[in-house]
Amino acid sequence: MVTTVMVRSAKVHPMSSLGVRSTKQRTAVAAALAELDDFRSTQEIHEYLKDRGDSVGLTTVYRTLQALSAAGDVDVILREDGESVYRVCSTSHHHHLVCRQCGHTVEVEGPAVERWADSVSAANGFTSVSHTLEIFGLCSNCSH
Amino acid sequence: MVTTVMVRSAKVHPMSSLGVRSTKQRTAVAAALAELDDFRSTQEIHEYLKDRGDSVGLTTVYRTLQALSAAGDVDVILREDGESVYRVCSTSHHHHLVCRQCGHTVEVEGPAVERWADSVSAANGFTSVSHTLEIFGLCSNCSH
DNA sequence: TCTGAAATTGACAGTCATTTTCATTTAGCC
DNA sequence: GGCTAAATGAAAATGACTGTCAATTTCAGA
Repeated sequence: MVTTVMVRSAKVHPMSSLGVRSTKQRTAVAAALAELDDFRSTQEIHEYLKDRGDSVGLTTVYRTLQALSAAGDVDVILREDGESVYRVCSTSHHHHLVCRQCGHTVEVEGPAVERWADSVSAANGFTSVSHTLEIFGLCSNCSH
Repeated sequence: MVTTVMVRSAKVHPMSSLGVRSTKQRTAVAAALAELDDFRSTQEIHEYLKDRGDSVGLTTVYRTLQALSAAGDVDVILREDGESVYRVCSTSHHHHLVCRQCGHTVEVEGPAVERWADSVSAANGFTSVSHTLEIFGLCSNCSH
């Protein structure tokens, strides 16, 4: 699943031919994400591509991953050490159960949590809210 | 992302004479935290102390804040930009509603969320879990 | 009160993820 | 083929945080 060749904003202004171009670098990053099934850092993806032969500049990997996450095509989370890690995910809103050891990830949903977050925010007069909810632990394999 | 740390104040090891000493720098940092009621970065606290006259080395502020959070005396969260911010909090487990603009913070509790996180983890065979749940938004003042 | 070992401090250099700069290459439209 | 905005990437810059280590301070015991 997941193809993602980075088609962002739908209709653009008629006059300005602002367009997101399709390049081999972007294709390579998207492919890497599709192959790597767990959360990976920019550096790891860059390394992966290099080892694979499809070398892409580190700067470009950074930019591409940010664009992909901004477009909602991949999920980003801040690891406990503060580093950003990316992963292709289902489109619906969800959270993650991430193994601290091997990075294995399980997508989880919690409609009740979303509702709770919304109501708590509203009750306190907060607007433009977003929330982060990730669970870190050791998966069954890494537990022992 | 780092949630509320759960380590309690350490009982000093009986045999070793390891002791945490009381210094004016630590007192100053603790005082600053008590005065600044919202989440602040290490740099901000360092700056605050300097302006106040109780200048403390930046390195020391870093170390002290980390020690305090490791001891469970203050809460740490990773801001959306990845920077760690600290704040004195109630001792019970809770989460935060943080204003992206001014940093104003409201502590919130969600027993149901805790239970949900635990059951989801268990259902997937995860152990040693910890979770992060923070809500960022604009408080009523900053909304307009 | 004095003393010395261990704890602490802080200036400074180092690390490392991420960003900026900018000159050089492309993709995609004519 | 030619053109131009978009994209790339090497190198330098940024910024948070950590490591080093000589100098300073705390505090338990004499």
